[in-house]
Amino acid sequence: MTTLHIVDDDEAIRDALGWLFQSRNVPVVGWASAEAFLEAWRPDTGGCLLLDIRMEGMSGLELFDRLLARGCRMPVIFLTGHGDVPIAVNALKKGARDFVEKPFNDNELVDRVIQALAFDAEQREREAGQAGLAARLATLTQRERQVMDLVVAGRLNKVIADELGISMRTVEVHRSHVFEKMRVKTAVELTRLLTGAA
Amino acid sequence: MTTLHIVDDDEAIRDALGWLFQSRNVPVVGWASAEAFLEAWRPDTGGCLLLDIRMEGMSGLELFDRLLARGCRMPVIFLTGHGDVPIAVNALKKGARDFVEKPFNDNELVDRVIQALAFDAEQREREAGQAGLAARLATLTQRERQVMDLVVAGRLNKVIADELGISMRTVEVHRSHVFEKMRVKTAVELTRLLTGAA
DNA sequence: GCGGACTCTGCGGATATCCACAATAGCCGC
DNA sequence: GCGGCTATTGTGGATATCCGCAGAGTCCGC
Repeated sequence: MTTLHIVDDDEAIRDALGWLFQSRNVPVVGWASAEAFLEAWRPDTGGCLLLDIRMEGMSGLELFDRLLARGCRMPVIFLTGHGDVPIAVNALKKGARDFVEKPFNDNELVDRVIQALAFDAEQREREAGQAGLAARLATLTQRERQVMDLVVAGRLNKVIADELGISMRTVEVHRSHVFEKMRVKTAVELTRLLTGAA
Repeated sequence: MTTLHIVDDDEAIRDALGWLFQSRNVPVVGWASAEAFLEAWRPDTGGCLLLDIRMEGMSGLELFDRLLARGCRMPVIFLTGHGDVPIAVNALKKGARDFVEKPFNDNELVDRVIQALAFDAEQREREAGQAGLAARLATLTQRERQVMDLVVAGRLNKVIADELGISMRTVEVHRSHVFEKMRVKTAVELTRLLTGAA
């Protein structure tokens, strides 16, 4: 889960980086090509990506683009020997976490990777919560959904009844179903849940 | 307000950029040094900053750092003739909006500046709303504040009364004062206001 | 000292919300 | 057709919230 994925077509570099990180107790998996990693990647793949730019076949940048297109949000640190400002600027603006030129400082790189791994772990935790929320939302019927939206908008039951053209009693029923399905007790809790408050 | 500030010690470049942007109806102010802009800058200075890296005296990077330290959140686009990856990476990671190497494409630069100006305008609008909110929050007494926090946390009046060791009636009084001062009618609206929901 | 805040409390009533019990009706799948 | 899900509504009562009226104590500045 909290693994560092190293994608580099140079076996010597993979090995060297592998040793470096394993010596710091960072779990590492090496990939000999962008294609190999892309194929193995799954939406639930966690950790952090250390990506060489220049490789045989698919470049690191293209891999990054494809991963983004697939919804990957793993932190990516680019590693490159031939610095190029526009490329670096572009990668960072697309959301890469870092862009490091070789030769690099071992300790610095390890620190950044560890920070990235921690960031990813936190992010995944947040998303797990969101997923549970989405699952609960999915159990709502359309009507319940409508009522919920109005409740969260701060409307009173009578107003909701009016806007939906149904009786207050019916609104109450839907409302209580929403509370039950969303596992909250008050409208405020529901609002916090949906607006993602602390 | 929605002005482009160009900081460059080369008068020829300032003039050229000035012409370019004025021809696109972008209001421009030129500054001959980082020091000059830093002195003129105020927290309510709006717009966008086009910043040369290498200058006599204070460099663009140092100006950026000082502005950040003073809480400036204006979008900053760096302009540089001598690309250097670590510098670019660093600037972007600190929050610079862009990092452009000379020679640049006129149209592209204008587009980016216009986007940055729009972003700044939106950001300022949001912050203006936040300021109004902060002003209203400031009118609350400590007790009202405590009650509000618990209301927004989803607690019922009776629970709040219990936690604060006061009667329910008193909680009701504070609660209604909070609603009045914050200009809302329901706990849900208050929650949305404080958690910054749509 | 007196007026003005902030805090605290009680009473009673108008509203609003929560909920169990009960019932009708359409739609869908087995 | 029967059972299950959804949507609808009603009655009636328990809780909770909203609010006006009334009073009381503290602290602070003029």
